[in-house]
Amino acid sequence: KGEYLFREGDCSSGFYIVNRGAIRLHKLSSGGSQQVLKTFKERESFAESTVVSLSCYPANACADCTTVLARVDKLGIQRLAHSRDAIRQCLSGAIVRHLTELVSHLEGRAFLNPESRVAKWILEEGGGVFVENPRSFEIISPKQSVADELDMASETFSRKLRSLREKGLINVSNKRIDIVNPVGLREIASEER
Amino acid sequence: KGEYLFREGDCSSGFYIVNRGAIRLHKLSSGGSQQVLKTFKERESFAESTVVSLSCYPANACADCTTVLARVDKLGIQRLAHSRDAIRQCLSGAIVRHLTELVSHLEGRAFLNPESRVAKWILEEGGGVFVENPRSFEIISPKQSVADELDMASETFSRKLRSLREKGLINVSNKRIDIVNPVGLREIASEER
DNA sequence: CGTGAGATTGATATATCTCAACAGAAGTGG
DNA sequence: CCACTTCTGTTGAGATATATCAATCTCACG
Repeated sequence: KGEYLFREGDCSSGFYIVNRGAIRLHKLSSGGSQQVLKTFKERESFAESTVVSLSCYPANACADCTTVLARVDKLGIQRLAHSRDAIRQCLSGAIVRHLTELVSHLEGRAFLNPESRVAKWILEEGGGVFVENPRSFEIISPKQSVADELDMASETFSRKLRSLREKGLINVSNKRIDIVNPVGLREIASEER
Repeated sequence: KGEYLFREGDCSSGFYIVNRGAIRLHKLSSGGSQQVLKTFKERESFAESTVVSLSCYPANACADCTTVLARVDKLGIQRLAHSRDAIRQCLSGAIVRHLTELVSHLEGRAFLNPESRVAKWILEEGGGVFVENPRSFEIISPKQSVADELDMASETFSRKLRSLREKGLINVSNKRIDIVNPVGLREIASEER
């Protein structure tokens, strides 16, 4: 927890797959504030682009909690990609997916107000926005990190969580969030700025 | 000008290269507000990802002014990419570049205040931030579009332009911007939020 | 049980968005 | 070539949401 897997500018030694835990990919300004690009959870992979065309990592990767990873060696996968068409396709696909997700992130920031972003995030963490009955879950990252991921101050995150609780949409007890009213939550999540 | 090249969800018929003019790539919310991903100018290409792995355009492309384009046919380039390694490399490279630029865009929004973003934009339009003596230039897009690209209200853009003029850093006459003091401009551009 | 980091709550400031009015440019048509 | 309309840009005034700062509070851990 808190350990850096790599930092912006480090020479790439491959890409990674999260086995357990969460890795927060982010940029840092000289003043010390951070911009979270995405937090990768179980079964997600990242940094494929450093295998295909960049040689340095273009951002920082930091563990939000105890995390287990697999590293896919750069030279090894490059050799494989050279002969196997399917491997190349997978890599390209992953990169395009990252591009798409980044656009979604930007969209969320632009179109949704903070409360909607929190609601959307809760639904996603609870098993996807489209699942009929999203289950409850534990926040594995510090709330600070979640707030950063959702582009708001941690105080704002706290307040929005309270607001949703007071509307009877969720229950909060420390790190555990129970989804009480998925429908209402979905409504809030689709409200525009 | 104002014409849509494609809209979000349209089936891809290839990618594009801007020959003259400017294409604004953007997302629209149901409420009608837009988030500009990037404005592509002369010699820039976009939508390569729809050739590699997506089949639909994931955003809207609209001409900001009279624009001349080349379309690279999807099937044709796919056939070429299949046999030529270099073509694949170029496509991957372009996509990764778009990814990197999108991250820069996000970074700018997060770390820089509106005035810094305007200053940075002026330097870039005037021939790149690192050029010794950036030249003056004409704004080819409506100022509204530029403001959207820089994530601010058009009124704010107008005011920041005035602020920079009053500080003696630039001259503004209608669509023409003269860079008077590049050094001072660079200073403003690197101020953090 | 004490300690300290993380989380909550409260109070406040302020920068930007919004709305509204105006001005100027550019295009249209007689 | 000049009135007329329309669109774009500029200016002003004001509201408001969220960041910020500061003060507890809580929980996990030693």
